[in-house]
Amino acid sequence: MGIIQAIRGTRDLLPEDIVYWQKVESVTRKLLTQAAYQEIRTPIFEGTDLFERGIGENTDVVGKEMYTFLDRGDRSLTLRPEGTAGVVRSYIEHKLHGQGGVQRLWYTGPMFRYERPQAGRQRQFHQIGVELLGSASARADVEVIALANDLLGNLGLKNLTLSLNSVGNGEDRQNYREALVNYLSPYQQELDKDSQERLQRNPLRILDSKDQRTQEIAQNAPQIWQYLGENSRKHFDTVQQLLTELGIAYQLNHCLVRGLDYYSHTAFEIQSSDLGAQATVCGGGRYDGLVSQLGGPETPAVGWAIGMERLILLLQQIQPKPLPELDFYLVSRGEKAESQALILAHKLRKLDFSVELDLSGSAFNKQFKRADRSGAAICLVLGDEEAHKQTVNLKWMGTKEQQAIAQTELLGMVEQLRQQIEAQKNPVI
RNA sequence: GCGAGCGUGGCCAAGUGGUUAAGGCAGAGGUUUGUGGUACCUCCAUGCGUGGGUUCAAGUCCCAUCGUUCGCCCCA
Repeated sequence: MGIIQAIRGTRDLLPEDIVYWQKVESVTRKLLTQAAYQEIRTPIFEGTDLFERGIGENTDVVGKEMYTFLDRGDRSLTLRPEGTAGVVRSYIEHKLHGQGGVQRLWYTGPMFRYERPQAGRQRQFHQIGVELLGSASARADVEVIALANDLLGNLGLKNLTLSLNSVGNGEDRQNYREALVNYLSPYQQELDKDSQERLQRNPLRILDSKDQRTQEIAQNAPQIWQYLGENSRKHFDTVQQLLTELGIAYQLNHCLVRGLDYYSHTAFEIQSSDLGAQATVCGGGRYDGLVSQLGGPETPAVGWAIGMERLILLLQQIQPKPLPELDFYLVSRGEKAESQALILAHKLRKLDFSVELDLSGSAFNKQFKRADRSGAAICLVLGDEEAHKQTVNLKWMGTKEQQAIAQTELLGMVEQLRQQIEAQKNPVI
């Protein structure tokens, strides 16, 4: 088409969509505030090296999915592909670690990855994320997992599965990596093409290949749990034990490997069976090395990110679109009546009512039709007659009862009307 | 980056090479200068994503391009 349109992989959130976003945002804000998390907002672009160093140069995200460009000062900048790196940069830069103890932070906002759009995947997408910095305790891992679980639960989502794994510390992973390569090498020719390439660069990723033959081979591969050191083992056990005590169901999955290099110990994902191929709603884990790697003090940390678009796809499946709530719909016809209606609408809004004014000037029956569709509790009618007598016709849309009252009187019976409207919204059974 | 499907008015759609492109919803006007979830009438695409091509003839076939959908890869 000749018209200008939104860039591929980006989307406008229209009024009919936005009710879901506002719902998610308000539930999130409430839950995380209750858990003593504070919101943080960082820029949506950063220096490219932050992501290269933070996420890892060998990851797909950095290797082929970043929106990177030179600004007018020849600096290489990148639209953030995820939230953690920026939060950690900010944490270090503003010395939030200096404030002692742990920092509990959350964020929400757009992220950017250059990928082929697909169900549940866009080039600009939005995440809600949580970062708990400064605690190495397994309780921190579990606190954070429980929050994700509660957030999804509070929104009424069903059919979710929490998968859990430990990828150990750097040393554990190094030992395991060698063992895995030793095991896989004899099968090299049988692996799928992608996995063959990964054998040297990133062998752990081979474990969650979707290729059937590769999966069969991976079935009998050594498991990372056998290579966890004592501390790693203990941490992992404690996480499981605490999850059980909290009554949070999980599935152990030794093949769960996350795509960003900074994860250590706990890695987890929450998936939904009600999405397409992109089924992961929430992903996260522990990243004890990241803060120091980016130039801060040794700081253990855990966090997760939830994909808003995927969350909302699920929410739309279970929640019918909420109707906008409206107290008054004003119908008017004739010059004098129309201006009186405008003034009346203004006054009612000042009294804290929600009011829609019909501006069409069309026939009364058309205006009533719109009043009906607006979902308003009350329709106020002003024609020549009312305008003349300074009255207004008050009609309850539910019962069709109506009465003529003086405009001044209407404004005086505010409390009574408010109660009646409330009673209608929540009928006593 | 790779593979497959799809693209008709604001929305949903029929149409499978032959004359003026069904229908529904929404919208506008009217029957009814003033009373709504009902009825009836009228109006609402010189054009079928865009650009080429084949043909006497193209929304219908071919090519390209853009967008979209579903996968792969990867992730939220």
